[in-house]
Amino acid sequence: MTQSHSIQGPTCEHCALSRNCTEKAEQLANKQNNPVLTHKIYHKGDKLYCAGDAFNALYIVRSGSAKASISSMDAEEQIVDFCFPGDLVGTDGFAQLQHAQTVTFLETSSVCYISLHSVNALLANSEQGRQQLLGNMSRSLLMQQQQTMSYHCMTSAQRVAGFLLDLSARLAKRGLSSNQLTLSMTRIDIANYLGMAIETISRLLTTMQQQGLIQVQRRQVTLLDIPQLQALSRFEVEENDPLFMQSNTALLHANSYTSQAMIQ
Amino acid sequence: MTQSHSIQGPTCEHCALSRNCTEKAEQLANKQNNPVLTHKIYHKGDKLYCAGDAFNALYIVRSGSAKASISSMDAEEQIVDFCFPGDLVGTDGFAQLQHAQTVTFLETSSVCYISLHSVNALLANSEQGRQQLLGNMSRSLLMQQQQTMSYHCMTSAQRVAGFLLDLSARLAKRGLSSNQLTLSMTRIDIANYLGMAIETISRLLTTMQQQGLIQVQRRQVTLLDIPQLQALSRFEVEENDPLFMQSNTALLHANSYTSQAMIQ
DNA sequence: CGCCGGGTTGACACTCATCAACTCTCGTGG
DNA sequence: CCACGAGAGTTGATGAGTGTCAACCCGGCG
Repeated sequence: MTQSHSIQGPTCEHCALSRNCTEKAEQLANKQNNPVLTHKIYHKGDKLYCAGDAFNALYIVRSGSAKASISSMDAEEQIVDFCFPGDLVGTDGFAQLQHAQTVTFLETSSVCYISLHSVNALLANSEQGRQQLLGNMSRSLLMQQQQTMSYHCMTSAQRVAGFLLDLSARLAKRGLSSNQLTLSMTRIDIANYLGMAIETISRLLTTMQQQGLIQVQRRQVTLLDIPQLQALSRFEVEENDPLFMQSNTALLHANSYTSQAMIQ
Repeated sequence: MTQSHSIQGPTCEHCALSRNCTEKAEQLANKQNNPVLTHKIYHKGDKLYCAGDAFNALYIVRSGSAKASISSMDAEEQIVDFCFPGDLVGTDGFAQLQHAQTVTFLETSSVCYISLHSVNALLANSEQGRQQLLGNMSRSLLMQQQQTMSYHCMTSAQRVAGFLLDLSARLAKRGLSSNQLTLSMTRIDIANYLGMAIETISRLLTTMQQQGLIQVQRRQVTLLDIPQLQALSRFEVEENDPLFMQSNTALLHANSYTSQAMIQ
């Protein structure tokens, strides 16, 4: 949710993808006379790459969605990011020249990929290219750090509200409705990503629905009162709120992290 | 603790700093005939840069230590990293071309800096340079993500043990004793970084001392039983351990995240 | 039709944050 | 030189938040 960022620019008609991406990749393809830009379709459950796989390209999601996860040897996975159209993925490979994350598609999706060769050329030749890639990676780190902060300072309710707003904003940036969400991930994925139990997610969604903040129907979520959700996520709530039963002092120290800040 | 990583290479005699750094920076200085590499001394409490400051250089810590923190507008700071000799800092600036973090020194320290101009030249001209910078940033993100995982899957005791082992390993990499730590940060900083209350830190250190795992005397910490600490951090503990009073099922699901994995 | 995975709801317990009171160390100024 | 004060750190009591367990519902697919 927080690390992958669409490269700036309006979407193109072909793939609801950043124009920059397409242009630049095709530019490179021409220059070097080889097919650096390819599209490929994946289905739900398919993996773009796994931890340990050779690192030989970066990818941009064209449509659909995916989750990026890491795992400690024996143990469970930890979802560290959700990826949507326009998001750049694969930069985890620079660390060890092999991928550290596993990227799994949540639904039928397509991605284009940019070979490492092209990436290198881009970095060597284009000031703008350098800025874009470094900016993207830097932003990913900052987002992840804000995520860290949110774990420390926000309650479960705040994190769920922030999550929904974050999704909303990311979809809105891609021209989709900002208050009608279709979650492509399960509750389990959300719980894993937010670091809480699925039961907690479930309860909070129910409570928010009772509050009239959202409407939930399976994977369909409608944001009914975005301002109130923002207030909730940044903690401007009046007392006696069912979502914050008797929470008191803990909240006074909470950060006013807003999902807005996470997005761009 | 997790994001900044020393550039590979043995330390040089001048500054206990990665040789790569010195060589490369001086190389650049010569090539471009201008002083890209400068050293500067800072004192406890001084700031290397603040959030919002113009981004015009990367820095490498030569000696001393610092903390990197972010803050949401009105609210508290969140420490996202501790920096030690050899660590590269400042890459948070690529995102917005201004710094997002604030870097504050914990003691008298010296840093050398590499102007953005030099960084650009490095990226344009050196395959190895590109690899180093991108690898460093990628590694930072992965470390931060593992940090995230640890919040979700580990108990406070595990995180504190992991923190100590992490410190130990980082210092060992710099040629210092691996079981004699002098914490340059306050308990408050540690608590902030690990996302727990200072009282909890205090209690856990005391308990570990009673267990014979460590010896604590103000900022001086001696690791007495590193294997046991590792077992603790990755969760191989027998039941009835005071550190895990009656914890039971929670632990079965815990990740075997090891501090080792965090370090390099 | 029946199963199975996803999702919901309720009861309970445990970890850890909070509050409060106290000690220790160090630096400053009388 | 000692007194004072402030900040850092420790220890204990208490409760809130949320994870865990268990039971259940629901919808889709073979």
